Amino acid sequence: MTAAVSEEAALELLVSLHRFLRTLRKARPDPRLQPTQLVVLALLAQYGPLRIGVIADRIPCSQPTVTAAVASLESAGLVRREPDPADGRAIRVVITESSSGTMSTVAHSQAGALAERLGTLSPQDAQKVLEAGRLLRRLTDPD
Amino acid sequence: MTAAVSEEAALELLVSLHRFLRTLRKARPDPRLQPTQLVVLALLAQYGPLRIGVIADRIPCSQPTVTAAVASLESAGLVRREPDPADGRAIRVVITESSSGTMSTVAHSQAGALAERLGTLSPQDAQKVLEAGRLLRRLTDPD
DNA sequence: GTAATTTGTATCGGGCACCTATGTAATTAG
DNA sequence: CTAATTACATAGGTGCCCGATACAAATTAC
Repeated sequence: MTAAVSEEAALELLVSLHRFLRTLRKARPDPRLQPTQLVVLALLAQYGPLRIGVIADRIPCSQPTVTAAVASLESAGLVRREPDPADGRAIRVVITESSSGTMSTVAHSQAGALAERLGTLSPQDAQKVLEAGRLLRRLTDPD
Repeated sequence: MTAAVSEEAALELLVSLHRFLRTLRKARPDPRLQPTQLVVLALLAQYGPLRIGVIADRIPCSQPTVTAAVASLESAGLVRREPDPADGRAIRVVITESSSGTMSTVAHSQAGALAERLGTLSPQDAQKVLEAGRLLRRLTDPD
């Protein structure tokens, strides 16, 4: 729990992450799935039906942002909004059959751009990057 | 050079990166330094004076985005715009003494939030994440 | 049982950061 | 010298996200 990481090193990582995500965005200029929508789908695929507020806490983002993202996903047929039987105020967001399982085609298009780039690394290096992603998820979402 | 990375694994990484950057942004709600500005400073610190167009290619982003970012950085006193002696159309963006060397205090604030989080990992895991960042940079900017 | 508070979501308005398209000035090609 | 190109600035527009507020349902107080 000590300061094992210098600010200089952290700054380099931060810049690398920003630049890398921009590179991906440029590679797929028409994603038709904004970042929030992508993360919402991923959370639903992982945890099953979730309520709006829970999704917002986990992403993390504001509740209105989730409401808007779910509305878009719903009109795209990727999720369904069900009343929560236990609480009349709440909404259960459920991933639909067309997007569950293999996740949506759109999400895979973005992931494909990433997979292509990782494929240019050696298999060992690619695994290192994926492992680092899992470590970052632990920092974001300590289940 | 073959497809050593599955789309599922790439999708997990993509979602992790998005969520992690959001977590950082939430931890430092008033950065006073937008992502583009941060990357511009980092590039100048690494490569020395650069022209607007070169910065845009490297980030990557559009040229007007760099022009705006440099204008903000200039009014904050973090960079200087010098005419290019070799080309009257061009601008050389130079990092100022106050931000060069230790990079700007603002950038360090964001990096600090990241360093804190990485510090909760084991030193070995933190090193893995930093190494992965270097690998990603190779993919973004193959010097 | 009624009133007051709390909780979950929707809506409204706004802002920031980025883009494309275009304009202007300097350079290069012929 | 003229035309085409290049480097940057500016204008206009859009996407994506947030805070504040409104509303409905549930919970708590009495």
